[in-house]
Amino acid sequence: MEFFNRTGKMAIGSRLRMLTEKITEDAASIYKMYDIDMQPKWFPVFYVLSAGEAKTITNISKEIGHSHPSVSKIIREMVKQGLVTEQKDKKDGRLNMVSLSAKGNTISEKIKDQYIDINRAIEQLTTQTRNDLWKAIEEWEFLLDQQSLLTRVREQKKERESLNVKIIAYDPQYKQVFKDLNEEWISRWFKMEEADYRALDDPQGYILDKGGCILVALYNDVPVGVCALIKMNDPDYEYEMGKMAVSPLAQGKNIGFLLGKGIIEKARLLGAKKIYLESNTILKPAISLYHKLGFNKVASRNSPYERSNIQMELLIKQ
Amino acid sequence: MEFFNRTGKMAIGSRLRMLTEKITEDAASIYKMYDIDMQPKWFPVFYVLSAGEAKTITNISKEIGHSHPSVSKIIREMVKQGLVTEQKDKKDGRLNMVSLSAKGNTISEKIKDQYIDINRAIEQLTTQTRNDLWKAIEEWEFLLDQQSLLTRVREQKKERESLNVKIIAYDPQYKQVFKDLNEEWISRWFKMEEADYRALDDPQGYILDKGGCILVALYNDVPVGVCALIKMNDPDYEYEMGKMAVSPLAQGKNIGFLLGKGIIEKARLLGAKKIYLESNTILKPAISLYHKLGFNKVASRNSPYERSNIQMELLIKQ
DNA sequence: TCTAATTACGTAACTGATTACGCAAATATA
DNA sequence: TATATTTGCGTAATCAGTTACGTAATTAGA
Repeated sequence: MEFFNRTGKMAIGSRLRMLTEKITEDAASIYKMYDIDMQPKWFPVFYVLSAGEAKTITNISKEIGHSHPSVSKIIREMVKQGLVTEQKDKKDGRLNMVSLSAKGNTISEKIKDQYIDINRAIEQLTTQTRNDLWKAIEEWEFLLDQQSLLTRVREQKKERESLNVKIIAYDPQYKQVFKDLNEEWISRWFKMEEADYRALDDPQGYILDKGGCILVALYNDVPVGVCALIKMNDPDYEYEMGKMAVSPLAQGKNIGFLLGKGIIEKARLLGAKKIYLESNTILKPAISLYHKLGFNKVASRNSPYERSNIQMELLIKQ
Repeated sequence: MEFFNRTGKMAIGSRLRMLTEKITEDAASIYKMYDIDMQPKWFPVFYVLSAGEAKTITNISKEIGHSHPSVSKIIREMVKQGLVTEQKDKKDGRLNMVSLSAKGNTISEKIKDQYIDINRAIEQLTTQTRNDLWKAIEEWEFLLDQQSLLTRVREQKKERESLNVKIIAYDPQYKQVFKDLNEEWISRWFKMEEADYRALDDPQGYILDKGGCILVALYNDVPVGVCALIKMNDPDYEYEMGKMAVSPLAQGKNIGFLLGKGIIEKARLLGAKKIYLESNTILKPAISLYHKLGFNKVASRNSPYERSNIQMELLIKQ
């Protein structure tokens, strides 16, 4: 299909579907060639039953990876053809024990030649290819099991979008943004406190002049996130990270992470040995971001904020 | 899926279907993540339309390899979403010209980032595999296009079955078989002639004693085919191949070919330079078998048989 | 120039899978 | 021991494709 050369790999789903269709179509003719009265879709069920033991519907469906209604339907069709027999279990009235009938067993013997020939045909096909389709599928199954295509794409998205993010130093023009972004999330989850107003209404006096700093994240040159490094008045800690806020419209672009990294770097340049922060456990994405940045929970401390119920710190390697 | 390790490669259809399903399932979530109101199944249609030109239903269906009703349905859904517009062609009233709407074009721009991220995610996946799935599919498409899975399996079948075929020299116990097998096909297609009875009623006197020979094909030790090398009384030809017959029950097992090869080898050992044969053009499989054995048509000659309307010869390399 | 064949495409029915749901039997729990 | 939960599995609806078929418009041919 020339079409797929143009689309690129995002059409891999469509392309797979077409190949699948072509193969199953031939499968039907192959059964006919061997004079075996069976539909290709019965194969997985037939195969597990040809081991000999009777099995329940649920059992079969788990083994072959189909839904149970699908197996149920297939069994009904196979019963009609006389290939299998059903029998209610005596001990457990829910169980429908299915096994191959005499006719089914005959076919199971007869079909072995067909298995051999198909396997050989595919083996021969495989020797003519540079990439082994069977193994490739296996590898994809394994990798997608570890991490789905969805999360893989999400990571690419994040990475790409973080290229459009610029982290810059605070400038008075961002005073309003600094307040708005913070007020937005604080009042959404909690309520604004006295200490919030002090910092947000006078960042220059309350943060910068005391030797702290503020970073602003621009996405396509629009300010969408802020974060501050605040000088503390505490024998244990010199600096606190706080007032981190990212616009809900710009979520999922790694902006929080980039701001955090920026603040940590600032603290390192200022010679800080560790950074402190306070948060609340209901802010799960925030907590997990702090973890990702390297922060760890510390024993509870006094806080000027009512909403603070968790404290964390990060040790800085100079 | 552990199941597929047991079945072997004949379940490649099922396995492909499952992988396809897993991927397209994720595809739907991916569109949602990019906030694009589109179904994965629309993608191929959307893609060809995003080139800009208006296209007909048939045109699109050919390009993407779907049936036209499928495209027709998809277009209707996309019209409902406002992604495409339809317009009857002025010159040819049958044509339904479809093109992206303004909204469709906006999405086409917006979706480009998604394309990039998906491609990167798949590229990254590919670097983690030893067998490139995309290329493997491409190779299978190519090989199946040259020769379908069905014919590949048929060849394996033939090859396997020909191992169960033994070609042996004539023995008086096969006199009846020799006559019956020949009478069967002759009277099915034509009618028995005087010359037939002479040869079939007295193979010893008419064929063997004159210096010819007869071969019998056994399939699982049951005689299912015969063929004779008959000494001719002709200045041009020394030997004729004739009286080849294979039971309809044993067709497709390469038996005719094996008998032919055997007769040719006999002729070679007898020092023959060429072999002659007569047949009728309505027996197409027979004619093509003769071709496969190396026989070529020669100018028409007189024949004792009414049914003969084609003559062939094979030059033997000693 | 009239009729036959071809082409475009829509509708209907089918296919092989799924999810949603409900019922009955068995098992766990208070 | 009575009630709640879990399990097995059947039915119904849905989904993304197909094939079959019909109809209208165009093109080819006698």
